[in-house]
Amino acid sequence: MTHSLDHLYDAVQATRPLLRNITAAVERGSIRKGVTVGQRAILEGLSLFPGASAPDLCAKLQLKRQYVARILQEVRQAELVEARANPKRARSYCYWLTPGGKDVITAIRAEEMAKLSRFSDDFSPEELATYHRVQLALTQFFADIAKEA
Amino acid sequence: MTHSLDHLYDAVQATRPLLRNITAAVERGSIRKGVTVGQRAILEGLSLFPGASAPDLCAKLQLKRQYVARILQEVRQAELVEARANPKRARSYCYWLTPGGKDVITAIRAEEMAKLSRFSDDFSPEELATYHRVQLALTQFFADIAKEA
DNA sequence: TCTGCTTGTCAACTCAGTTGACGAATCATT
DNA sequence: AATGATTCGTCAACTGAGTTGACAAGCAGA
Repeated sequence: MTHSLDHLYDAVQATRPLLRNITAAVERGSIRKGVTVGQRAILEGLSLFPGASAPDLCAKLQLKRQYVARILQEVRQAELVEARANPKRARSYCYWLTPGGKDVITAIRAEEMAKLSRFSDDFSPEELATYHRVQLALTQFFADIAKEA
Repeated sequence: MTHSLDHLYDAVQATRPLLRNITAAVERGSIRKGVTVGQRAILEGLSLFPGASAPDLCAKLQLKRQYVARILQEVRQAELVEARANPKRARSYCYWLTPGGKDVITAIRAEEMAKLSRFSDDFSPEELATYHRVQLALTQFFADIAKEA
């Protein structure tokens, strides 16, 4: 019996090609409306945590502060996000989606949901829930491993 | 009720951070013995399909031929892979792992398996099988979407 | 006040993967 | 056999995600 470990190994191995395909599909579908992957992550983050600071976003998105800062510059310039002064700290900011930013992230989500719903029909809610659970657990697991070493 | 579509969306969203964590974990663990991600994919491919040609590998790994060619140069130079003339086509080659190459990919797999087995204990074989199934189906799904558009 | 952590900013860099171009070889036609 | 399209190998430039280093300014605790 091989097996479950082999299944897991195989599935993990598939992560990189999967991401490549997701990215390609997303770009082809013109889903991203002039929005890069990083920008999209920030928009999603700010829609979940309105008024977050840059360090907040770093923590949520698990990205380096310098990278987050750079993207924040971009989305501010594109007027998808606006910065307000952070009352708790001088020279620091809180970030909010502009109405335009909200529109963009909403549209992106809607298009993607539509595509995914075509897929989800082929699986039971239990299967999808399991997939979700394992995926998040794996993410956590590898995050911990990376730190410990 | 949270719908299974939300679970799926969330899980798919997690793919990119997951891959970042996997990559970081793999690198930290010194798993890769001087082997890049691309090289590792080629080694794995050749261990599964010994004697494959460059175009074969492109198809299996879903990567562009120029990229595959570049990596093949690298692993040949590192003497992890050797090229033999392709009987079916002049100026073309079939590729085989050298004993050294086999050692490397075997060691990599073993180390990774060991790490993953720590994770897999927390899940039932059924859960892992489901994860595997959905992961592969998603990969296929997005590959198709990318082509169709 | 000194010390150490946090934040914003500028810059250089790595790494995966793609794209373009070109010549030689192969294959399919006629 | 001649021709035209496709395949393969190779060189090269490029994009995009994400990291790393460095520095100056603010903050918090001793």
